[in-house]
Amino acid sequence: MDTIYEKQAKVFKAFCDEKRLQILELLRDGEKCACTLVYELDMAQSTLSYHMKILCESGIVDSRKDGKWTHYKISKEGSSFAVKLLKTLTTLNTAKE
Amino acid sequence: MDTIYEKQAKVFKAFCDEKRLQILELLRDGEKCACTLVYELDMAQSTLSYHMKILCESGIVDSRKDGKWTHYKISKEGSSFAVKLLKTLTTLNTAKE
DNA sequence: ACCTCATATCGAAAATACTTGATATGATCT
DNA sequence: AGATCATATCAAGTATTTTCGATATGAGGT
Repeated sequence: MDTIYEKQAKVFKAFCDEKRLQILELLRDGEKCACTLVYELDMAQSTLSYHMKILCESGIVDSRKDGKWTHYKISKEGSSFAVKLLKTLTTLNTAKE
Repeated sequence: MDTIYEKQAKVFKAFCDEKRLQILELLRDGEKCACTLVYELDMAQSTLSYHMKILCESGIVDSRKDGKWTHYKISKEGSSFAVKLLKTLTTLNTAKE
């Protein structure tokens, strides 16, 4: 069972690892296939798969299956949710809108 | 030596741990002394100190010494920098402003 | 100078996260 | 059906992070 804190932490785990930041940088060019990512990054295929799972669970990345391939892209909704959450977490309770 | 990715990750480490999210929640009520935080949270004094260091290094929290006491508060500049960075990391390169 | 209080740092143990080769799954092709 | 390719999952090792008691530092108070 996840606490509210664990759920919030999950969102930002996407940005807390060097490899995942590298992956996000590549995805800023647009949707990419896992095979492209594993080729462009210096990591084992199973390692990429591990990081992609974390990125998808954070909501920051969306995946799409197409036959043998899995395509990944940055999620607009997930990203704007993260921005909203980050603002909430750092806004004083007394502050009026 | 920190890579650019490590520097970016440092910012979001603030939000990746349950205890730090609890601390931030308390700080949303305004500036608080370390002794207040350690009293309100269920953790050893050395553990709080460890997390406060990470929060300060992320730029999200500012500290202020006052005699024996250390006061912590959420940093407006640090927070808005984090929001800006988060937006950058999730914005497609092709997207126009 | 000595004592106490608040906080930071150290060191070692415990808990988590990351990495990778091996294996499983599931799609496509012959 | 059998072979191959892309990806996911597993299991075990390695690395990093978190925790906490003990100790150090440094500000006040007596």
